[in-house]
Amino acid sequence: MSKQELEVLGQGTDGGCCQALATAPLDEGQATELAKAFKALGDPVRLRLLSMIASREGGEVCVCELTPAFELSQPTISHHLKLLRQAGLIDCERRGTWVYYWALPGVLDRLGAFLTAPQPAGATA
Amino acid sequence: MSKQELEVLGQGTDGGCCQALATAPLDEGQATELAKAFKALGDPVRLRLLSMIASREGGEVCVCELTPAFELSQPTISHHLKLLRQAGLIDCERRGTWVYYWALPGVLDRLGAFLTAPQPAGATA
DNA sequence: AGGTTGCATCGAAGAACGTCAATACAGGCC
DNA sequence: GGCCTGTATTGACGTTCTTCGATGCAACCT
Repeated sequence: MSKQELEVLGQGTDGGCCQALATAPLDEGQATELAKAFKALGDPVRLRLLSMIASREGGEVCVCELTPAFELSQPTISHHLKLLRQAGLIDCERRGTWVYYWALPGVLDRLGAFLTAPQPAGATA
Repeated sequence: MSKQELEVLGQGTDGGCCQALATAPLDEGQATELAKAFKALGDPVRLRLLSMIASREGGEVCVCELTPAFELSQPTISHHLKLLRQAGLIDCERRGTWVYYWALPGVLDRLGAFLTAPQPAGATA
């Protein structure tokens, strides 16, 4: 039930995926990969799901706690969780009857660093 | 030609828009506003446009330099620039025949900080 | 004024997305 | 086994997004 993430942001060996946004123009491939990740964050339901999972003390949340927090059908929540998982933002495991999700901070940290990087000289405000 | 941004992330008085993603569950309103911003970043063309603008030394880029960098029609590029502007990520000004765009780092910085914030105790990797 | 260039807007077509009801699958319990 | 509960998948429908050609507007140039 794991291993569905797309290989985003060169998670491999080098520390950072690519140049920061404001450092150099992105090439098409980098932009496509990054856009997939940001698109996963571009929905309010997924953002709330992710924050519910990532802010959880124990690090894990049962789906049975997530679903009733929304006024949406159970398949819809399941669908959004799947997209978050495919974006490499969360992972899950089945334990008996229930499925537990947890956050994978790696991609999130890379995206954050990508956004907050240094501007060049003359960037106005 | 300005003043079309949506008021995202409480750009007003307090330093940070809201809790970090991994600090506490987002409420519906926060999630909706943040999702709009991330959605603006969720397209490879817009990401490339933004990086081309934000990484520019002088801080400004003429549209006439942006459009030929893509294999897309001129109206399509104009449309994406409009969306970036509505998201509060860039602004523009007409000077004579040409229109110049520049980056507004504020929203970008807030989004980055929102993503890279501290995890709670037991968050696994 | 008339023509030309640069950019924005309009309207339409196709693809992608979010949502649901129905169904399938997995595991526990009797 | 048979039933029940929790979660994922399927298939469909309406909406939103990306893209384009056509057109409109603004500014320069003779």
